Amino acid sequence: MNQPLFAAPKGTFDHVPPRAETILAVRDAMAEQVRRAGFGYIETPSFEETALFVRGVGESTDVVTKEMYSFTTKGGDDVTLRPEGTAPVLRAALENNLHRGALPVKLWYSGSYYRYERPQKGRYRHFSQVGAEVLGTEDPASDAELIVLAVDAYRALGMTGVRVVLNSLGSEESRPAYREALREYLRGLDLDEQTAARVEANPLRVLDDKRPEIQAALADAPVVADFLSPADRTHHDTVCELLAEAGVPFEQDPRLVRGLDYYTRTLFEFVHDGLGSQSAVGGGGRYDGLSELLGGPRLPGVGWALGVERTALALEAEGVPLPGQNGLDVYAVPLGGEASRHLFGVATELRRAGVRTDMAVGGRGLKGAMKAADRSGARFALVVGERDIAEDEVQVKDLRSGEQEAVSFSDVVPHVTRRLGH
RNA sequence: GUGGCUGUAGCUCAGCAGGUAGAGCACCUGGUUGUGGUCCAGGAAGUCGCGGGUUCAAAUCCCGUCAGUCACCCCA
Repeated sequence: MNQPLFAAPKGTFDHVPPRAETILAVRDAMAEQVRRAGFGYIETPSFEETALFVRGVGESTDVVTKEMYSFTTKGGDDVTLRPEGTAPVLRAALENNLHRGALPVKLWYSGSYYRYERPQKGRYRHFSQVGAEVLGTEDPASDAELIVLAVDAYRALGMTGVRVVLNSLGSEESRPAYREALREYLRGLDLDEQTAARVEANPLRVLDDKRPEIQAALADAPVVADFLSPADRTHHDTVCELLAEAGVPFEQDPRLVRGLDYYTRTLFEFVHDGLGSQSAVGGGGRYDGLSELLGGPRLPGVGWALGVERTALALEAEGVPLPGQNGLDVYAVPLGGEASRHLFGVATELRRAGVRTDMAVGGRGLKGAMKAADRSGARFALVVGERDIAEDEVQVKDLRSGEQEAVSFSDVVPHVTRRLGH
C-alpha cells in the first residue's frame, strides 16, 4: 500500500481465495443440473458483431442504447462485448445448422458478460452467468423444465430464499393489443419526459419502473392476463401446472416485464431478498420470434441466465456455509534441506496417488511449519528431520487427535492413503 | 447520466472542541536445541486517498479532485 498500484477497472472485480471457490461451486451446481437434463455445452465468442445485439436485444432497450461496450476493430468492424447470451447462442445455433437436426436443441453455456453501467451492489460491468436455452419447440414443458432446473440448482447449493416470479406476455399475435391498450392508458398519465418517451418506444417497460409515484399511477393499468389468446392462456396454465406438480412454488406477477425486447409468452425471474436493490439472481423467458428477427427461420425458444455473482451474494446473505473450500489431506514439514529433498519426493508420490498434499518451503522453523500445517486444514502432518532420515522414518501426525506414529519411507504413501480411506 | 455516504496498518475500525497516530483480528519471533490448534512476551507494518488553502501547528477545518460504496434509470 505504498506505490500507486493498478486497480481493477471500475465495476470489475477479482475473485480471490477462498471466496473464489464459492464462485466455482455455484457454476458447478448450475452446470450439473442442465447436464443431467440433456443439455449440450456450447461456447461462443466474448464479442459479436454489434448489429446482432441491436437487432436481437432491441434498439430501444437500455442494454443497447447505453450499456454496450462497443468498439471498432483495426479492420473496421463494429463489435460489442456480449451484454447477454441468448442472441449469440441463437446466432451460433443457426450458423452451425443445429436447428436442422433433431429438435429441440438444448444448449447450456457459462461465461463472462459485459455491460457499461454504474456499478452497485450485485451489478457490475463484468459479471458471469450460466445460461440454458431450448430451441425448436413451443411445448410449455420446456418452459417448466428450465424453471425447475434453475430452482433445483439453487436448492442444491443450499439456498432457501429464492422465489420464482412468473408472468406471460402473450404471443406475437396477442401482445400488440395489450401494448396498445397499455400505451393508451399511459398516455393519460402525467409522466416525466423520459418516461413519456418510453411509453411510445416500449410501454411494457414502464411497468418495471420502481419509483413509487409511477407504481401508484399504474394501479389501474390494463393487465396482460386479460389480453392473452386462448392458446397463450393454455400455454401459461400448463407451465403453472407442471411447476406445481414438480413442487416448485411460484408467484404470478402481471407487472413482470424484462428489459430485453425479444420475450414472448412465458417470462420469469428468480428473485432473492438478500441482494439489496438488484434482487434478481436469474431470469429468462420465451422468445419465439427472435430467430426471425435475426434473419433465421421460425425457431421458437425459451431460456434463462443465472447470475453467478448474484447467486454467491445470495448464499452469503443467507449465511449458507461456503461450499468447495480447497481441503488438504497432508501437509509435509521438513527440518532442513536434506529432509526437504526427501519429503519433496514423498509429496510428489502422494499427489500422484490422489492425495491432496502441500509442503512447507522456505526453511521455516518447525513451529511455524506446524502452524501452517494446522491452518491448511490438512488431516495429517508428515514431519521429517535428520534423526528420521537416519532411521528411515517419517513421523505421521494426526492433526485432529494429536497422535503421532513413525512409518518407514517406503510405507508412507500406502499408510496415508489407507488411513484416508482412499 | 443523477444523488447520498465513505476513504487512517494486510482486514474491520477508533481517533475529528486542530498539537505530526491507536485497538482488535491477521502476520513474524521467542517461551518448547524436533511438533500445530490455548496461553504469555516481544516485533514488523500507515507519505492518515491525492492536491491546494486556513493556521505557529491539519488525519482532524475549508475547497477541489480521484476512488470506493449504496441508491435511481435498468438488469444477472
